[in-house]
Amino acid sequence: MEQRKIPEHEAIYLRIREMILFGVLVPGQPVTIQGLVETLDAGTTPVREALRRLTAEGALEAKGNRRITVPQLNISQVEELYFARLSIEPKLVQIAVPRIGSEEISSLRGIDNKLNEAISLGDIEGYLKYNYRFHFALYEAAGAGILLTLAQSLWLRAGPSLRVVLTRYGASALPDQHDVTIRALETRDLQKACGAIETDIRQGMDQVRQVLVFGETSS
Amino acid sequence: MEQRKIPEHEAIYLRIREMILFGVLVPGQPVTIQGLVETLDAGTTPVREALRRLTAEGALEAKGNRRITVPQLNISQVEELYFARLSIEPKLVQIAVPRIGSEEISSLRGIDNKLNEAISLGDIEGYLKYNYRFHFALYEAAGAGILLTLAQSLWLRAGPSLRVVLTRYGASALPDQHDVTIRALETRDLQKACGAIETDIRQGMDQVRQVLVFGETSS
DNA sequence: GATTCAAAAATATGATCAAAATATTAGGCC
DNA sequence: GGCCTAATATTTTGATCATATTTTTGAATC
Repeated sequence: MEQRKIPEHEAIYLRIREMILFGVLVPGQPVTIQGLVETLDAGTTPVREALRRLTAEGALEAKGNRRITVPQLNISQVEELYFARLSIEPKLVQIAVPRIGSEEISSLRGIDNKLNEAISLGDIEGYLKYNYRFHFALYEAAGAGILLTLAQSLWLRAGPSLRVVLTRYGASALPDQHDVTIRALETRDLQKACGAIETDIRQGMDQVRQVLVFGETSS
Repeated sequence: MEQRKIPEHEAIYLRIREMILFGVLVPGQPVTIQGLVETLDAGTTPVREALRRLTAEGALEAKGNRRITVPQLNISQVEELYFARLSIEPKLVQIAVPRIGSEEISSLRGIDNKLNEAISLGDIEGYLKYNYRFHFALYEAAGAGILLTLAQSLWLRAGPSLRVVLTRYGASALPDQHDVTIRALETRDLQKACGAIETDIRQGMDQVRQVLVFGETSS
């Protein structure tokens, strides 16, 4: 009694997407259609469609010679992401603050608890997962589809690099502002909530920038 | 001696993209794979891949029942686009101003001339085309790939609605700030250039908003 | 070091199967 | 008897696969 609701290409898309967001695929790593066909035990057509979609979202990069890789950000790209995230994400919070319900706030608290647990266990994938869930549970409360899509694209671009930060310096290198954010939501404090998310973004992106400036790999 | 460089799915993608940007496809219109296969005389696989890509970019909308349409914006989506465009595009100009070369500026002037010609002829498709070219010739001078991609996505979303404005009120309803922009570029006046583009965006999006508020179509 | 050739990977086609939308028909009700 | 509703049939469209073709890479040779 299999639940055949969502099409194959959609399911494949979601699987690869998580591999990127939560750090299974690392920056610079080549991604081949054939490889994924074998790894995921899927047909070529669904895999191809999933890759086109992810490439369009900026999660993957199409080199000219029809080869696909996980993007490796350079300094100026990090600056672009920095700016774009600070433009979009606090706006989502601003819209969300008056609309979010109390059940959603307690759901956020639950996610944050799991996140803290992952930190204390040094569970990097768990950290990435719950950090993502926290932010997007909040952003979804805004009910702003276009801005949400933009934010998701930005996270797909930043995800693999964040993973690099965590494997290098551990989750403790990334203090978050989730506690402050939740308290601000409870009191409907717009300024405080937006400010907290802004700080959260800055802290994360600063770390990514650091890794890039110091940890220069190849020429 | 055919120049077979770019793959079919890429060519198809570009063709459909232009159909959306320059108003061949109207908001609400259903887009079928089979239909495009016949219209464009192509195989199903390239068309499918192109549609996945365009859907990911927000140029098309995937309904739940695996049907695809050209998105019809509602008021809150127009507000989101308004905000996002004002966040991203002036920033691109800001980065472009010190980097743009004089040949590129004169190229902009050439595009603007063709645009004015299209306006005087009442050529709507020409208007959309050269207006797009003007903005993105400028934005590309910034050399900021990520922000550029975001801006392109926003234009793909706004394109079909702009077309509706033009067919309803004519190109004269959309005064542009291109002249002011070019002069600001020549004098490297950052404030003025960003302000001009900001005004340009406001004028266009205000019109789109008007059409939506007054020209309510169905229930 | 450049060139040629073979293997591997990506691309594209068309066919097949499944799902959805539309058209059609039959039955029940006023 | 006409008309609305609901079940069914048809047709259109989407999803996936197997296969053929093209392109690129990388190795071997000159």
